[in-house]
Amino acid sequence: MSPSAPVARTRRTRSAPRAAAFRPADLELAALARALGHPARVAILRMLATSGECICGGIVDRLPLAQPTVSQHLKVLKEADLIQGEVEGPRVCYCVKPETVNRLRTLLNEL
Amino acid sequence: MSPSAPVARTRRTRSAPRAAAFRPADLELAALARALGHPARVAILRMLATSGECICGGIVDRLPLAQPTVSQHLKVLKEADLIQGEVEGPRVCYCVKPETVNRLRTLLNEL
DNA sequence: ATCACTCATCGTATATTTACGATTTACGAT
DNA sequence: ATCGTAAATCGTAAATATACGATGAGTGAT
Repeated sequence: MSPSAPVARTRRTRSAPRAAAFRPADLELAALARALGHPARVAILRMLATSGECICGGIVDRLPLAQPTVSQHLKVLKEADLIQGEVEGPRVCYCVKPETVNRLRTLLNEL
Repeated sequence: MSPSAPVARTRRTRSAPRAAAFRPADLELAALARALGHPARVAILRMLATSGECICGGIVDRLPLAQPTVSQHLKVLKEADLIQGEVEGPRVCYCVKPETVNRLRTLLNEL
């Protein structure tokens, strides 16, 4: 055998694994679960749920993470629709979106 | 300003972010959520929960993924204690661990 | 012992996630 | 306009996750 055969291994790209065939409910649950899949994001959600409606950048002070990192986690939660934020003067106020959290609970119960 | 200042950026290693201070419940919920954070793993859990107690490698046939990939996902679920597998002759039988799923539900409800 | 089969593991390529300094953007106050 | 504060974004380093071919380990049958 030629030892230098290029072989041309065709490797599937990650975003198109084989057929992309997953149930919508599975995709939805996985996306929500993944958004919860980091202790900082769970901590943020708990903070927001506990301390009433919405807290602002005080979140940063209560997490062992730098401000950009927290901002990034907030973005993940926002993109999963688990929280929402509104500008309030110079600050931004975040609050949980209970309907999405409940949606997650429902999907988990239906599992 | 000197344009070639080396600056010597000290970057924190990923496994010791700043203080590693997260609530145990947050860590536990995040770990379980992360294990559910992939549609294939949700699909596997649903399969096991739906089709009675335990199915074996038929899982591979019902997923759009190669066998080693499925095996890897099974390992993730096993390590999260969400499923368990026992050897049955030449095959391996997996089943859901309902107590862990319920634990996840509880943690989510307490959020 | 050999074969066929099932499943786990290894090696590795690629993609994504996580973290943070530096910078930018936006706002209110002066 | 400038300043100070709050938060997002940029750029990037490092870690982790995902996928799969190749290989190994285990079993039952021949």
